[in-house]
Amino acid sequence: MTTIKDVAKKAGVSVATVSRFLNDSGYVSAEAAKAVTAAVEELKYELNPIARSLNTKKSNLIGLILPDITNPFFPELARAVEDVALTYGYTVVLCNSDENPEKEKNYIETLKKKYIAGFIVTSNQLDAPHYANANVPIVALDRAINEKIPTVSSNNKEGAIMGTNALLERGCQHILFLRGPAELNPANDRYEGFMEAIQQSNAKYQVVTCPFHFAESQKIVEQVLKENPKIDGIFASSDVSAAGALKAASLVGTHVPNELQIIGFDGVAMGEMLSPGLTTVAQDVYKMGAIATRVLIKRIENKPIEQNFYEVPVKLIVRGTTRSVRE
Amino acid sequence: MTTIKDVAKKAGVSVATVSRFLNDSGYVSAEAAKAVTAAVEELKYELNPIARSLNTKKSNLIGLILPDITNPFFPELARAVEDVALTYGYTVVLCNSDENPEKEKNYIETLKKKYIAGFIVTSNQLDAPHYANANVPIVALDRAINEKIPTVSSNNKEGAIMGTNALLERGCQHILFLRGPAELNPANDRYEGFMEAIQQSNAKYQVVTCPFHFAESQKIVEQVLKENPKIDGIFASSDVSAAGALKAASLVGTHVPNELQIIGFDGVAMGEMLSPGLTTVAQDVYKMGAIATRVLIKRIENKPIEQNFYEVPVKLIVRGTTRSVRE
DNA sequence: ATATTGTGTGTAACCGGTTACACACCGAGA
DNA sequence: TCTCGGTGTGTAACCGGTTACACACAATAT
Repeated sequence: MTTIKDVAKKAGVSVATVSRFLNDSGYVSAEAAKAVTAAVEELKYELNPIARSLNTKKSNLIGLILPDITNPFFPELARAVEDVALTYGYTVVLCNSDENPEKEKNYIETLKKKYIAGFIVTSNQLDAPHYANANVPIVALDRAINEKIPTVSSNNKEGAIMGTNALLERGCQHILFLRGPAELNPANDRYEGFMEAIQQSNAKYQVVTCPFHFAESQKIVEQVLKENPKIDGIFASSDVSAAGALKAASLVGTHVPNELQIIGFDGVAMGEMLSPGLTTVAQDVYKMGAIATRVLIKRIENKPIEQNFYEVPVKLIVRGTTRSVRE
Repeated sequence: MTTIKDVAKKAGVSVATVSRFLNDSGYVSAEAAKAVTAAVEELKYELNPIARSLNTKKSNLIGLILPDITNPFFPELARAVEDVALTYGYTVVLCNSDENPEKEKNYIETLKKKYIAGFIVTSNQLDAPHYANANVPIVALDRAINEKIPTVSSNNKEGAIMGTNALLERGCQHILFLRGPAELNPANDRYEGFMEAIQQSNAKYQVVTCPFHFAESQKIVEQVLKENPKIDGIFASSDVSAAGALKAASLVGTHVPNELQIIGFDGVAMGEMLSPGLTTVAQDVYKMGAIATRVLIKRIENKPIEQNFYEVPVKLIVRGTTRSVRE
């Protein structure tokens, strides 16, 4: 392995000069620069990032903390984060927190010892002290907000209004809203959006809380559908729940979309594969991840960031679980 | 930040003794051990892994190289790897290679500079020089085998035989096999298994190559189904293709499972959400990831490994795309 | 009594960089 | 001519650990 000393020797200068040149810090004469460039080239010198980190107390590692990569929402996010990180020369460390504050804390401590550059966090615990006191750049994704921590999320409320109106426009008279867990900020925003839109109509509605879990959702919806056959529209707070609802409908024997229309929320790939294809309010997850990463890197590199709160627009994707709009 | 020097001072010994005690290397007297333990405790000393790495040229980073975390097969794998890594004190770096040898090479070089401990790789390029010459522990997952590199994969051939027989036992007379890309080892093994099983029957069959991609598969199957309405069974080399086939059947108006039975391969969560639920030959992806990680860590820590090739059994999960077995 | 081996410990070099500081040089302004 | 600020450079300390080596001592073997 060739070191900075070898380069210095070959270039006929001191290691300080080499380091200054490499880091573009301090003065370096044109000749010295040339000599060093040549030496680096010839020796195929590559800087040792560990040695550098030991000094600077900085690395180019980014920690991605999310509840569970297995949740279909996160792979695309992770992909975006990794893609952007890579183009800026950063490396991504994957952390599955299971929403467990202890685990989160642990990841943070462990990685801080490695002089991690920053974190992208999807968590409900953002106000927890281990984040507030982390003393390392953080960007929050999708979830709760702390004024000091830049956040990027979807326009959840807007999306919920959009989805609700889509059902309304398609003639639904009695809508079942599958509300997500109350601890989740996005779920609350979606709920708000639904309420706002539904109350401006004169349709009937009904709200049921429902975890973002397929089998659970299916069971719950099956039950509700049996008890209340008048329901002709379901707006689910997540695609997974919507998939459960769709399955429940097929088990109960209700035809989708003729007797019952369903709209999900998220826009995960699975929606396309269902029969009929799932109409959904799609988040631009990739974009969210990409923005979050860019913002984080700006913070890491002490560049100014334009805003502290980024809201990524959502989009209605119409597929087979809804009918065409009545004129 | 408290350093080993602080601890040495407080314990009244030299840094060498502290280091020896911490690493359980060399001799340390009982008294010295006690004094150091107390000092560590009191000062809340935590070893700096970067400083250590600089010396030992080892870190506790594990690189997970996979084509694309977005592919539904990989999140569970990643989860398993991370879970096991965590319990052994390792940290996982996520690398999306897009099957691009240049990218793979790049990841390897970048991470080797960080003294990465080892890699878990899912790739078709395992014989490529950047792996052979990587000079760092590697475990291959799911894909190609190089005698020197420990590999864990599913029992693909066995699984294919199982799936084929499942269709046969359920009365299929004309089976369409959706063969995966020829570059993929597992796809070839599955093909072999199918051929072996089908040729021992007197059922008719037909093989079509089909990428592991939903929309493509759907289009291909739709075409084939129209040309050949006698097909009464489809065995897909992946769940995604199977989902495409299921959708194609519904578009063509063929009833599943009455007129056409479908079996997939993989066992991804999405299969359950389809209507009808997808019968599939399920891989134990989590187990594969877990085994691979344990094997890698053994290699990293120079412990003996029992075998060089681990085959994880697959399992038939029967859901709604197949009928019950005729007596 | 002497050689040998096993324990136990500290000093200092080293891993491969960064950077504070001292110093030298040069041209411009007083 | 003297002073001063901007350039350019090298020496050496430092980041926080690991470890080769030298040395000391006690217990056993010869």
